[in-house]
Amino acid sequence: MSSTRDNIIQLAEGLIRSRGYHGFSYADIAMPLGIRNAAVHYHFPTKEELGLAVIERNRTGFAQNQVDWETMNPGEKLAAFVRMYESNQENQLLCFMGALGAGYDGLPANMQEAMRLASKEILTALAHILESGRAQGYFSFSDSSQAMADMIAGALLASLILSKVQFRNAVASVRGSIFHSLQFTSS
Amino acid sequence: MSSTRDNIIQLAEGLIRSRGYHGFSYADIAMPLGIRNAAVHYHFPTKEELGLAVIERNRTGFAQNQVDWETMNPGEKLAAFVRMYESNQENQLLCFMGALGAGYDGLPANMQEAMRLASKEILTALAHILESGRAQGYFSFSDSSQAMADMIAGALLASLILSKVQFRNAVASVRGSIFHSLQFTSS
DNA sequence: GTCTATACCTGGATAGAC
DNA sequence: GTCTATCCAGGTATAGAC
Repeated sequence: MSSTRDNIIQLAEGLIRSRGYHGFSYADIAMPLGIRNAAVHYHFPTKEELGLAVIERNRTGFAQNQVDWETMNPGEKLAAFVRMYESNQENQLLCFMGALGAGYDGLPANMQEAMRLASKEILTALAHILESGRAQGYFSFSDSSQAMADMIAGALLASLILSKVQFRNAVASVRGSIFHSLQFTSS
Repeated sequence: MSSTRDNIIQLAEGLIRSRGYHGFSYADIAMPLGIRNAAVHYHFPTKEELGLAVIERNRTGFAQNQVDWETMNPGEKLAAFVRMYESNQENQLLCFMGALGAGYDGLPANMQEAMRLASKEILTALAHILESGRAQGYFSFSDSSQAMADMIAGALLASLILSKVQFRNAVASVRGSIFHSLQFTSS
C-alpha cells in the first residue's frame, strides 16, 4: 500500500550510503519521487525518524538474510556474507554501518543507539559463522572468533570505501586475503 | 607565525574525523578559538579549501612518519603503522580516510581527487612494508602485498569506526588478527 | 588579522487547504 | 496523502571598518 513510504526509505538509504546522514536533504528525496518536501515530512516528521527507519530496514534485511542462509554450511554462509559486500560494490554503495558509523558523533542519540545494536547483531552473527565453521573444519584460525569477525567485517566495510575513493574493486582484493587467512577455499 | 591558521586546520580535522565533512560548521571552529566566523573565512575563504588543507595536513604528516621510520625494519614499521591507529582509538577519532571516504560522493571534486591521491600513498607504503617484510622473512602470506595491504589498512580503518559505535577497543582486537594472519609476532 | 554587520541560501519543519 | 505557502534556524560567504 503506502509504497511512497517505502520509496522514501529506500531513497534515503541510498543517499546515506553514498553521502552520509548530513550529506542529503529532504529535497533530494522529494524531487525524484515527484512529490514535495512537505509530503516527505508527512511520512517522517523529522530527519532522525527517517534515519532510524533506514537503520531498521537494514536490520530486518540482514535478519531475513540469516533466515535464507539457514540451510547453508558455514563455508557457504561466509561466502554469502561476502557476497553482500560484493553486491554493494557493484552498486557503488557503502554498507550502512560504514556510512553512518563514520559520522557517529554527529548522529542523533537515538540513531547512535540503534547503530550500536545493529552492528552488534552483524558482528555476532559473523562470529558464530566463523566459530561453527572452525568447529566443523571449514576454516582454520587461531584467534578468537570475535577478533576474526572484527577483522573480516571491518576489511569488507572499508573495501567499499576504498572502491569508491580509488575507482577499483577493492572488495575482490580483500575477499582473497580473507579467505586465505581462514585457509578457506570457496568451491 | 600564523598559528591561528594551524589551529583552525587542527580543529577542523578533529571535527571531520568525528562527525564528517558535512557534520560541522564554521561556528564550531570559531567559538573554541574565541574568534568570529569571518576570521575563519579570512584564512579559508571556502569550506572546500579548509577540507583540502586537512587532507594535505594528513598527507604531509604521514610522509613525515615514513621519514621517521626509515631506520626501522619491516616488522617495526608495521608495528608503527598499527600504532597510528591505536593512538587514534585512544583519542576516539577515525582516520581521515575513513571519515572523508565514507561520504565520498558528497565531497567537492577537488577533495575527492585529493583523497584518491592520499589513500594511494598510504596503501602503497603499507604494501611496500609488507612486501619487503616478506622478502626479509618477517612476515609470511601468500596473497599479493596489495591485497594484504587492502585488508590490513581496511580492517584498521574500520576498527576505529567499530570502537566508537560499540564502545570498545576494536583496534586491539583487529591488531591480533592481523599479526596472526601475517604469522608475525611483535617483540 | 580580526572585527561587526549583513546578505544570501539551504534545510528542516509546520499550518492549513484540498 | 499531497499540496502551497511560509517560518525559522543555521550555515556559507562577503563588505568594509578597525
